Amino acid sequence: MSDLLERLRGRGWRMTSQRRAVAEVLDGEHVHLTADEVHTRAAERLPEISRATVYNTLGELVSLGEVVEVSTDGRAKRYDPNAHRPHQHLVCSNCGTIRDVHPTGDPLADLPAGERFGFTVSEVVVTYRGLCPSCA
Amino acid sequence: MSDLLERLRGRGWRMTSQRRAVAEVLDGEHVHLTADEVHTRAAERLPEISRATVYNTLGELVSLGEVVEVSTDGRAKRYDPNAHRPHQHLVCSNCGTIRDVHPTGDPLADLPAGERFGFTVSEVVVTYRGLCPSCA
DNA sequence: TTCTTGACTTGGACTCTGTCCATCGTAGGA
DNA sequence: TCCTACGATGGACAGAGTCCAAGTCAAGAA
Repeated sequence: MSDLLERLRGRGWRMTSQRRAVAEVLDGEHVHLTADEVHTRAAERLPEISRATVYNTLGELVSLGEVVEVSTDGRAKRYDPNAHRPHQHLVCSNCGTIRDVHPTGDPLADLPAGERFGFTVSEVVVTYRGLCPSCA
Repeated sequence: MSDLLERLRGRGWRMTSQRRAVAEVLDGEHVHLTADEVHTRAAERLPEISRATVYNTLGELVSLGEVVEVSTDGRAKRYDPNAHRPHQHLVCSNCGTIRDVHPTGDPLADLPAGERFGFTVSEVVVTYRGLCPSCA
């Protein structure tokens, strides 16, 4: 994933210190951070980075398909840098911890044509909810 | 579903005109309204109903299991009065329209034990995304 | 190297969704 | 009919995110 910066540059991304800081935060340990957490961590490297820039940059990374937006509850969206391997999420209903999981089977095949109402279905998001070991 | 009011009364719910207005909005056509839309419709019947009351009442209906909260994106939560028949949702990525769907299969069975990380999984939320006929 | 320019960043105001709280009103039992 | 505890009110507040005008700077051109 350390070639994220290279891929972005290759796509004509203008490389600024702010974008680099955000990309490096996401490039680190694979956790699911909120925009605010990304901002806090980016600010450790680049103290004056603004919230607006973090939101802009995250939005661009999402459009480019480098990061996936995850909104598990009504709270803040989280940003998942593991965008290149399809997966679903397992969320603790109590503390909000998120784990990436890889279910077997194809949930899309489980939706009969008669239940599609003429929609062109392109994506299935599966969220498993429960209690993590610490909260159980 | 018109026995919603009866069920609520049976549970010791104090019946006020405001609660009745909210319940009747949800009791109507089966759509997935936001809290704000519920407020607007309830206000057509009871002009001075406050937002806080709508939020309180929706929260109680959710706790009582009469209504399900649906948060498909990071925007406003929607309230689904079809709480007594398990189902999933099909969402238009463009206009946000929601349809209830009933996939076959058991998605919970598709999550191998080795992928559960010690969680006690209790619920699976499946959201199909795509374009509705009007937006396609 | 310096210049130029349009893309990027900034921060503060603003919007939207939702919560909280002190006060007032009223449903429903005595 | 009266009481009172439960519910309603609305305004302040909070969290998440967007918008915008003005300032800054990356990177290609000369």
